[in-house]
Amino acid sequence: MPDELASKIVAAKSTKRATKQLIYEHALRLFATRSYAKTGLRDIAQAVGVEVASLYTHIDGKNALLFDLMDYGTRDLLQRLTSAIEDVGPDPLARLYALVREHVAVTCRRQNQTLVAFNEIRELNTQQRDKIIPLREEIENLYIAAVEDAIADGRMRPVNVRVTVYGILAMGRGVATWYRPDGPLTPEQVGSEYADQVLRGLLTTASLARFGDEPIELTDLLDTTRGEPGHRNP
Amino acid sequence: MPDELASKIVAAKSTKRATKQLIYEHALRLFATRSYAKTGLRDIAQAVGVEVASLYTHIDGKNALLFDLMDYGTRDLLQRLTSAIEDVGPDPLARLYALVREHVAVTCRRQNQTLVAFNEIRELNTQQRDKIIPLREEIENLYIAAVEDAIADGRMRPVNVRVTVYGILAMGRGVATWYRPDGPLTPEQVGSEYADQVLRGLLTTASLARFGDEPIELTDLLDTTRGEPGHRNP
DNA sequence: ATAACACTATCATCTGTTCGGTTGCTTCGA
DNA sequence: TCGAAGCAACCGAACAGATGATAGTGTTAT
Repeated sequence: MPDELASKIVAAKSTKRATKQLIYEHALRLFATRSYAKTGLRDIAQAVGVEVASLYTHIDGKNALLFDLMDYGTRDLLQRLTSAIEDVGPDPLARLYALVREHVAVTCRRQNQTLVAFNEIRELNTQQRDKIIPLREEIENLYIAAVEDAIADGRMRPVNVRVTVYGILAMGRGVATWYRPDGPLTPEQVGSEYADQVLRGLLTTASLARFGDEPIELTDLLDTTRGEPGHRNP
Repeated sequence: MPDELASKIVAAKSTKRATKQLIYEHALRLFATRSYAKTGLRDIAQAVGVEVASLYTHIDGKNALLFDLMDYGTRDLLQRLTSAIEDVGPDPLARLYALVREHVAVTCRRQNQTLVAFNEIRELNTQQRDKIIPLREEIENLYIAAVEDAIADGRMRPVNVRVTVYGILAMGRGVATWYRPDGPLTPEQVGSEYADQVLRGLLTTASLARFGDEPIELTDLLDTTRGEPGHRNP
């Protein structure tokens, strides 16, 4: 039976890395769907196809596993958002739009990551939390900076920045609870819809005028030389 | 010692009701702060000042306790929102404004209620969930109806209604995670701020024009005879 | 041979829940 | 008015089940 042999060799060759990977993947999925508390190490072991004790070859315990997932997820999001605003340049409106769109899109694509990262914070101990919170604050600050700059240059109304940003973040986060990848909407469509509404909610009427009632798109904001509405079809 | 006697009588007379009340109050607080899973019946018993076994005189078990809290919280919110839209009449814009403001304000005032109702859903079994979900859908439908009506009469842009409403709901829900009653903002202020931004995000530019850059207030929407901005001080 | 991996068996601990018994207030008949 | 019965609240003790974690022992690949 060469097949069996082959699979054994393959399984053996990639055992370590593959198993560790599998543990993280299944743990993330189970934590996201059933919650951390209701997911036992036995559930994870069974999903991976291994005995409970074997998990400890790859992880330092259930709690450390959760922390790793949350740490990775938060860093991943932060990095994606950072590079998103770098791509669109310094304009605060474009930055805010890009932030919201990318944030929502990532939330759609990495649903479980988002769900775990934001639902299971209370399961971490103080030291673990102290490592995650600064990352979250960095994300917050990206939004705060964008909104503050846009207010400073007069294109956004002088809203309460923190309250506003918390609202935006909660909205983005909430996407993870209802988005279905097999549904009619792509991550980018959802992201653009929210970005459009967020900007409209904050812009001054004067700055809003040029956009009309058609959805604001990122290209409208990148075109800094001239802002003229209403020629969206080729 | 008449005081002692009096307090004994009072304590005895109100024992049952008071203890049950205390159980619900402390359970709600603990579930909200530490989560349902990490809160043991022993924690609740200790907080109430009673032994664990005594809890079962008043409740049918930990799970039933959670369900009661969630059921009450969700019904309470639904009822408040329903009467809020009744107060402002049939206009969909006024209704949406009132919904958001009241929803956020209630979320601030009943923080723990909101946190438990939306964080611990996964701890319910299927039959319990099936009793809560219709209540949530009723709440959703209040928003959906308001947005759809406003779109139908041309005052709101034709957005994706469900996506929009889910965003609003998530935003409102998120308030429970950061609002501090001892902070500088009243529940109504936060509610008004969000309601203002939500409406601006959805209105057509034509409908938005009359409001200018000053925050939209509910009175602006109730005054149906004439809409004139900018006379807000007496 | 060695190191990495996985298994069996077992542990202490914590969980929600139950049972039997005690207390003390209330009710009611004599 | 008095005392016995009834009752609801409470408690100590214990239990069965599940949990995360460990020790020791193969087993495999390099």
